[in-house]
Amino acid sequence: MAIDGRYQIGEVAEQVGLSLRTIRHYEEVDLVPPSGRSAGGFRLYTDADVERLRVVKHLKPLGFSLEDMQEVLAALEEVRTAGDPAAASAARRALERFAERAEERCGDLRTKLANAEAITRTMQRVAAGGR
Amino acid sequence: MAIDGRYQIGEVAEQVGLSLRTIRHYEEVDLVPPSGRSAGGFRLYTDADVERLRVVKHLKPLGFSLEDMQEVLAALEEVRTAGDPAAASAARRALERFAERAEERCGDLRTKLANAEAITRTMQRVAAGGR
DNA sequence: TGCACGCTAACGGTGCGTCAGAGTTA
DNA sequence: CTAACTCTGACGCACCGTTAGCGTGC
Repeated sequence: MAIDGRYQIGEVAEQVGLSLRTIRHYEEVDLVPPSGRSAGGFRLYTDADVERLRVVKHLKPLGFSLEDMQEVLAALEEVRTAGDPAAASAARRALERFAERAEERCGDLRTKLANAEAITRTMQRVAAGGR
Repeated sequence: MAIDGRYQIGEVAEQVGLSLRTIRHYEEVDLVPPSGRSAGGFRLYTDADVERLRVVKHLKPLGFSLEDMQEVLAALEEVRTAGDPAAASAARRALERFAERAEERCGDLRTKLANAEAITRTMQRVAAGGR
């Protein structure tokens, strides 16, 4: 259970569907560091951290590098904390450009899915004795 | 242009949409070796080879290892050349099992696509000043 | 106090990208 | 003859999986 709105890595892994190793790796490369540690050194994640992990998990199938993800998370953070309005608007533009790339890749992924489904059917047909 | 129904690696790469390096790598691991070489050592691919490359390319988004692909190509080959009927039917069963795994993964991929599309829309919304 | 849970190295592996330097082909 | 194409190493890299040995927390 979460105490104080902070989760240990195992609980986070289950919630989000990432392995412990992956979550730790995301800290190693400064992508999603836990916002805290317990006295004994256990990683502690907030709901916002978990949300960041979810963003990464959902963007990964689009083939973005972890470095690309950095930008996205940074831009989202900028927009959210919105101190300087100029910085916020720059972040929004960055986000918009990224979203365009994401849309393209969604298209690519749709194509790949269609191809994969087609070849799966072919395999079934051949397996069934088809020509 | 292809002479004699055999293509050089560059032409194959363009037709199939794989890099030269990838195609060479598939030979290194004995996944799709070219069925011939020119006098000077250039790889020469037949239409059947190109077809194998396409199979691999289309299955890749499902996350299968190149080793898994070996099985598929081998099974397809078995079914096609069909010498021994017992071997052919074993190959068909192998293909069927593989197709089941492929279907599962198509489902996973559909989920991932849906997630990716959702988060892309979220990014657009946030970029547009949404909350 | 036990037992699940977590921690930090550190090595391993897949699937290519990317030169470099030299040979081949049309 | 000369572009354009291809060849063989060989190193590098991203993204984790997987022990191994040891500390934490409820």
